Amino acid sequence: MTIKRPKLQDIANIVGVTKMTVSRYFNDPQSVAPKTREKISKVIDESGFIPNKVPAIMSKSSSRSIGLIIPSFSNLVFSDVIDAVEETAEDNGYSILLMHTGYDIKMEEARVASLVSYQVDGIILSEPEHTPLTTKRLIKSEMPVAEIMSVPDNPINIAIGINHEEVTYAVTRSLIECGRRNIAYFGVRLDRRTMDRQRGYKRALDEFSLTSFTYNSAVHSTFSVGNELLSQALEDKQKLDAIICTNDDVAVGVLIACQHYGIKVPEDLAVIGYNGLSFCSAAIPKLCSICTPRYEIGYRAVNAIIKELKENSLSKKVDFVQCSLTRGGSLTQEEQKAVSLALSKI
Amino acid sequence: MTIKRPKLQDIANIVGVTKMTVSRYFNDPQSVAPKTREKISKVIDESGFIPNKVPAIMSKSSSRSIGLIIPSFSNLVFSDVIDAVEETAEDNGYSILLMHTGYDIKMEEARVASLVSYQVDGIILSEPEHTPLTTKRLIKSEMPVAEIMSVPDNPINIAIGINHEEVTYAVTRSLIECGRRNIAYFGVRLDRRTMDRQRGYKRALDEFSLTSFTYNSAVHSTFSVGNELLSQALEDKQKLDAIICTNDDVAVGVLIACQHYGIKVPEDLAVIGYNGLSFCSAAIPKLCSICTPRYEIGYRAVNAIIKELKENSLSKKVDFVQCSLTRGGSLTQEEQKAVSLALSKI
DNA sequence: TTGTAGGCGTTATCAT
DNA sequence: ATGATAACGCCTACAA
Repeated sequence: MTIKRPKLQDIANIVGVTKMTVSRYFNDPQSVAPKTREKISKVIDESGFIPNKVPAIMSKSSSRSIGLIIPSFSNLVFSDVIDAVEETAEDNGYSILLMHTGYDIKMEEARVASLVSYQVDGIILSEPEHTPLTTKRLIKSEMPVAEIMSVPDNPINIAIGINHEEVTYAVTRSLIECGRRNIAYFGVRLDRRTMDRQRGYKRALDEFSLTSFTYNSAVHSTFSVGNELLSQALEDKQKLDAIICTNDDVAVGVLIACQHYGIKVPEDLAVIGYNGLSFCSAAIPKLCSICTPRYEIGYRAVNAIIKELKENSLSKKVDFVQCSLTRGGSLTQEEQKAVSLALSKI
Repeated sequence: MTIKRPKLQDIANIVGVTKMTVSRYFNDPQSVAPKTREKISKVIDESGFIPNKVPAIMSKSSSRSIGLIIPSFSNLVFSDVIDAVEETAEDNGYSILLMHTGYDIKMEEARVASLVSYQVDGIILSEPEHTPLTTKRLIKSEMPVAEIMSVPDNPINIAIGINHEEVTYAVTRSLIECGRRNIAYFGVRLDRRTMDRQRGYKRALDEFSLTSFTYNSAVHSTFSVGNELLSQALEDKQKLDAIICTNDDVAVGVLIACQHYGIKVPEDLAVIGYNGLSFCSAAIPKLCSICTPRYEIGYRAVNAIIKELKENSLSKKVDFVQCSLTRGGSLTQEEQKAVSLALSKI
């Protein structure tokens, strides 16, 4: 089916002007005579006409839009990123083309190609690893590219993210200094992020010659994984006194399981999550979480891209952002203070 | 910044053919001579070239893409819808343009205009209410439009959704027949969906001359609302024996609060959610929920649109889909059987 | 204030 | 198997 859609010329014919006048009506109403304006306005209203933006994209080879690629829509971490990117872009007259990859770099490759073929002016990627072809295409395209959330080893252009290893190191160290000795790390899916965090955790334990207890679930992160990993740890008869979770889903699962088993949080067991999502407050006690500044990341990524577009130049820029602690009841007051302080120093 | 991107002509110049041959290479590689094909392939590989799709959209006034508008990325109900729509569309050679409205019909109006201006071939809306201008534009555009999730009173074209009132009526009735007498409804934000459900709940109670206990939170649905509403109900000294929640977030909040207060679920209190999201399994006991077939809805919407595109004709079609019960431990076995049976009869 | 001419980069169509 | 030409619908630039 080829939809027969009206064009500027059709409106112009009805009104009795040329399409140029109708074009002006849309782009700068002040530039057409009041009487003409009214006539055009009436016809537009009656016909529900919407001008075709495609020819303009073609002649300017710019769509005034920015592509945003996220791994998954079922991970709430990214909904804040989407909102930040979209708001910031719209404030600057840009729109967003949104795509997801299902955590698959081959899919990411296809999405990037698609965005480029639609003539986006810039691209934001939220996973740090890409296929070689993706990287090559992005470099050759000479368009602003921002990699966000994690900072890759060798950024393409702009990079704005969290130093997961340092953050987890600092948090682990704080808990040790507050007296916790048997600290476990609960991870899911062995991606880079989880492994960076785990490395920071391990490093802190090693410095104090403490044993590490790492539990990983092969399963994608879901709310029930925390539950499962805690059961596993209990079966192992580990007398853990703190659990650092790779994300809030797992941590809330742990808290629910603690309530079930009658484990006292935070007295007997400290629990901390990662990201600071809104459902932290669902658990009793409320989950303490390492809050990642997702809004700030999105905001800065878009502004960096727009700056490059304005200045017509690309330059490598790497920025780390600071995390904070979402306060709750799953750490002691003292621990919350210590963790907050440590995070503020990174 | 105007990005200077290579075009077919540039590739053609290097290879020593015309742009038409390069165009053929992309659209039907078999139609160029093997030797030429190789030469072009080599240049493409080295340059990371991606062809511009915009001119093709322009000349065909079709982008082979479908617009999908959802209210929010932070509502996990829609991530399944997105996946279903995207998969089905891609299987048919269509891509998806995804936008969100923040539950605001004025924003929806702008999104629809944007999608139409990008020459999408069809649009999927996931909220049943629109501004008059949105409706007019969609009708005048003569493109396939699918309204999903809820079925509007007066559908524009295709409608595929859930009969929320009937579903909630059936569930409430089942609980009454299983012996529950003091059944509350926990709602959030007074949108149509919540009110439809509430109406079904009320109708069932009225038939048995039972008192209704409706608690509404003005706040957006979050995980902590269930907690708050349950505390409120307890303060009111209502001796409730069942709670029907407007969604799973609230229901999981209720379960967590029950665990905290030592309320026995399901013996003393039955709890049921709505949507059957994956985090139902986070709670202890696992939440029973009215599972909406989101994948099926997305799948059917896309297929209906593509059918209309192929046949080049629009026709009103309204379909209701069936819900099922996500089994868990927040209803008794008997109640789960009864609810399942009732849902299968709608 | 309004009109005219030409071009954006691809593909359909016809020609070689 | 490949080339030449025209057309898609808008906007820039210039003209009246």
